[in-house]
Amino acid sequence: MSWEIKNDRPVYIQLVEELEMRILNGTYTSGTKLLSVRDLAGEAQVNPNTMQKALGELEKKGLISSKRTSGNYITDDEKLIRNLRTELAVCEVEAFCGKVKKLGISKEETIELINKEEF
Amino acid sequence: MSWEIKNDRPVYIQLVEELEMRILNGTYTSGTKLLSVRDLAGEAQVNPNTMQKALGELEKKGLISSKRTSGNYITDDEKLIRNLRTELAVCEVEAFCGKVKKLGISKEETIELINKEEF
DNA sequence: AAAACTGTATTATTGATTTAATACAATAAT
DNA sequence: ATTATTGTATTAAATCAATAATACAGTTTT
Repeated sequence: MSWEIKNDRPVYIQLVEELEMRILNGTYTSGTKLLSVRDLAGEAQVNPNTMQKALGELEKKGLISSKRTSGNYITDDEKLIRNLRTELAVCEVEAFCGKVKKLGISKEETIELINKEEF
Repeated sequence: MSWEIKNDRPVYIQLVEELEMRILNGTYTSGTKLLSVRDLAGEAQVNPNTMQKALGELEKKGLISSKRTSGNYITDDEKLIRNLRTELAVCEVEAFCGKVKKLGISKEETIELINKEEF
């Protein structure tokens, strides 16, 4: 599982995005235990403090909960996960449509371009 | 003409994006003279240096050229403008599709969501 | 000729981010 | 019991990006 952290934006933000994505798309299973902060940091090749900061953000969103001396666990609230997934998708769609619209590209042309992409 | 600069990302990057957008979508006419650095900075309510930095980026891309004591001019190379517009559109489409695909959303559902948007 | 306006260069400051080195307290594992 | 492993907190340092203030040298404009 690759992390591909670039340095064009804050590292901890990219970690939040990647972790959130993995939870929302099911790569990390609902209810299960995450790797330890230190191990995750090792995987992503970042400082443990940076990973800890990212995990703190996810806890704020309710996507993980930490048990003091046991580890971090993915939420078992699958409804929450589905809702956030949909919410994020809609958000992406709106941002994308706003951009292409501003570029002066029609809806038809946009859909045509998307149809050329492989999913 | 509003600028809507937020502080979630570097200001000069947002200026580059907005200026580029205005050139590519024809808001700023090919071949014409831009407002001065200071006037543009006043409009966008940013520091002149920040606007200058953004204009420097646009010059690197060939979208504007500066005449030392006269002003900045939009390129008259309309072909370049068209090409960059298409390039940017394709780039946005790829980035967008990459994200929704990673979220586990099908092409059909994606198009459905887009159809709900108003263009 | 003088004043105003160009883009540009220089320098300093501010602020956010990342990394680093530790430390601690609670639990799990041996 | 002892050891190792959790998440978490603290503090400091280093780095880098963004902004700001100012000055300069050349045109235009008046």
